[in-house]
Amino acid sequence: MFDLFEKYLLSKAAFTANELQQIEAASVVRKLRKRQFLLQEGEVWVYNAFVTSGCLRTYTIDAKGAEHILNFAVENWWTGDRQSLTSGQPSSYNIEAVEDSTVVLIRDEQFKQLRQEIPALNELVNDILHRSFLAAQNRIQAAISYSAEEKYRAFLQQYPAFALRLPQHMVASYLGMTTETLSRIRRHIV
Amino acid sequence: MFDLFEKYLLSKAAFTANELQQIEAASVVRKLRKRQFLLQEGEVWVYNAFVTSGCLRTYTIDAKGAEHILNFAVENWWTGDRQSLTSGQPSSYNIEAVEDSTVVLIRDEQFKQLRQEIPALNELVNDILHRSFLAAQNRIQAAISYSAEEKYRAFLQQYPAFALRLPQHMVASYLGMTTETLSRIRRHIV
DNA sequence: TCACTCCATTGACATTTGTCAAAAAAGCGT
DNA sequence: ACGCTTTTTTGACAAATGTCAATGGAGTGA
Repeated sequence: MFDLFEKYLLSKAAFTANELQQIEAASVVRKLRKRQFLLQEGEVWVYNAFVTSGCLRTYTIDAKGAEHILNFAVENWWTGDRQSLTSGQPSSYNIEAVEDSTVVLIRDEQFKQLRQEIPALNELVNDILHRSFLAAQNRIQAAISYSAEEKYRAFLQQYPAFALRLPQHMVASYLGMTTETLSRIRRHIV
Repeated sequence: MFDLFEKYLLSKAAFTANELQQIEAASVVRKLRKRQFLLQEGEVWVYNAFVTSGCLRTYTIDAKGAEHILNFAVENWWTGDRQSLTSGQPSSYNIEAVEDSTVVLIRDEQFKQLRQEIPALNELVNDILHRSFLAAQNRIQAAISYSAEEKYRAFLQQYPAFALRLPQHMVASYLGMTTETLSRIRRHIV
């Protein structure tokens, strides 16, 4: 499974064989079965995680026990809890496999080291961060200005593949509405 | 006004006198009166902007003509439209002074150059980006899981000074609710 | 294939939030 | 200080969304 990560890296920058080997040496491949946790609330997250196959979701559980999905990560996406990673504090998120999945894990101490030694990796990570910020910004805009129906339409447009792949109640949770509301919206949309 | 920017920079990293001079050479100070625009929808944003005094807001206008505030930037914060900056596409945001304000502007071509020549500046920017991402993430969580009242409470807790400084209808807009709703919430909160 | 869990849909109803209109209060420029 | 604009509050009502409960269907593991 490391080869998929390698392929991804090479698609982003011209890493040398030596650099790739360094990265591989720091990597651990972890397989997760559907519903298995990569991180549970209360644990400290100390990795950088790249998804090579499958799909994971990051969610919180509120006071009433309801789940709220903060994001999904499918193959070729990164996941994790950067808040916990950088603060060293226990995470308030759960990261769970939505499908059987495979992730490449690199402990952050080693990852920092790699970023220093491999400028291209550092740039790649900063670029991801930049894109993540823009995506988050767009999602905030949708959240504060769109109706439930508009949110769903925008979601379909931006991530058409997700709608096919994910159970609808998860999409609803991601969009900040109930599964019943989403179901009703879909009725008169389609 | 450049001295305030310099002070900020020095509080973040040990820039040399020479580096600060390079940065100053690329900087333009711009004063804005209340309600004056720093950026209007349709323009391409090509700067990096640091607020040395005052307060600005970034907002969109929806199909019905309603404004939605994406964020505020007060003294010692950065602002701008990174989406437009990196894509070169016209911005869909408006950035406007909420109070009389002063900003330091650096054109992005020069800023990129500075980032390359001054590693500490590059790290600073990446760190800002990282923090911005975390803040955005938290705001998304609030948006998808909190009621209007909970959103306001969280806002008060996170940015107590903003509540005193900003008109309430702007806070409401930032939180994704109407000014009437916020007014009613405040009635039984206080 | 069977039993079982998970998922999507629907209806009735409750609650939250928005809309519109008006008035009072506060802030601002001259 | 005055007049004007902006902001906040309030009420009555409308619309959107959530809650609860029930049902049927789809998916899944043994």
